[in-house]
Amino acid sequence: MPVVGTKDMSEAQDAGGAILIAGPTASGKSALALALAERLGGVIVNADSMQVYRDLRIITARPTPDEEARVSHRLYGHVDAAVNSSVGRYMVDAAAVLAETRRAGRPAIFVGGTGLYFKALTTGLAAVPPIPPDIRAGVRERLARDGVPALHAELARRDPAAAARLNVNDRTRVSRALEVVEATGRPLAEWQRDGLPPLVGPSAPRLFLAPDRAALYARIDARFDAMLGSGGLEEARALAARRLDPALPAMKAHGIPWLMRHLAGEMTLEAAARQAKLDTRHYAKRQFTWFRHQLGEWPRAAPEAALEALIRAWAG
RNA sequence: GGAGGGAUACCCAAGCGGCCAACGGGGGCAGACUGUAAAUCUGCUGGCUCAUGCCUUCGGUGGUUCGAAUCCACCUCCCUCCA
Repeated sequence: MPVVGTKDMSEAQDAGGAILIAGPTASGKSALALALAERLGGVIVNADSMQVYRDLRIITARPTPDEEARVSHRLYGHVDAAVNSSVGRYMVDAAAVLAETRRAGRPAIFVGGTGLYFKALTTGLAAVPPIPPDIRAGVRERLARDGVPALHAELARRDPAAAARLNVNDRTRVSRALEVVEATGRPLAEWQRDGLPPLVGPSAPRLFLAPDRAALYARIDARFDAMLGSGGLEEARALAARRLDPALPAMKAHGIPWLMRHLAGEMTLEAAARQAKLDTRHYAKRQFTWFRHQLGEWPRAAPEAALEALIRAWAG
């Protein structure tokens, strides 16, 4: 795996630097990024874990072809849904894009809702080497067969610190911690301590779009209906036809599991839509929590004030 | 008009004399979070104090009982079946 990060931090902060726009789903981030990019001659870079998947254009509310034609967009729809992408892969891709935009002397405007990606961008990521496929498969198999508590017990022997930190029922993190010790012989915490440097420096302007929650929920509902009206169901049908492993990240995009159940005749479209909207609202709520506690002091801005705030921050 | 069934906290739903402020699920709120993160996981959810405690709750009103969401009577509303 290529080394992620820049050796020279100052490079991240000068002319070809970065601007970070975060916010909950449906908060209007993309439109804001578009306006900002046009004003500053910037390049828009995706920071959303689901918009990277090619198969999911409508259901993930990716920028439209028209929008992509107006301003250069990077890291959208460049990964096949059959691939299990990750923050690690994202960091590699983002590093490459940043190198380009710096050479070109244009600001890279990162937009998205994935808190973990912003955290990795600004604070760096552990340099854990790729896990050999057979080890990963083995751990997942044991998880399916024996259940999380059994894996947790095993983790307690191999990496007691991680086991103490993680909840017994947290299958994702317990599996991850276990595959890391198994593959590298080192506990996860050690890898995290000696992490890779951040890609984006502390002086990069940043902002968390914070719309009123009730208004946001209403937008989420309306947006999902609009997705259905513009081919969202067909997109789900096409994805279903690929018969991919349901555990793949792309298969968990909001709406996809429910729409697939509807397509399988298990529920009405109305019921599926209701559940999809609910999942999305739950997610938006988690996004507020994440940005409130994990990202430290990011300035918040109401959607109306965001563009001017960023332009000011960029200039000064 | 007759025969049954049902009314439980924001919603669904268990409970069927004390162990019930009342199982469970949903929703809501809060929180965790380093390679699946639109994922995964946790806590709280009648009020007041928030430790022991107290107060108000299980359609309504009475009653039986040391004690009732749980038993009885009447009333109100809903559902099914027969007319």
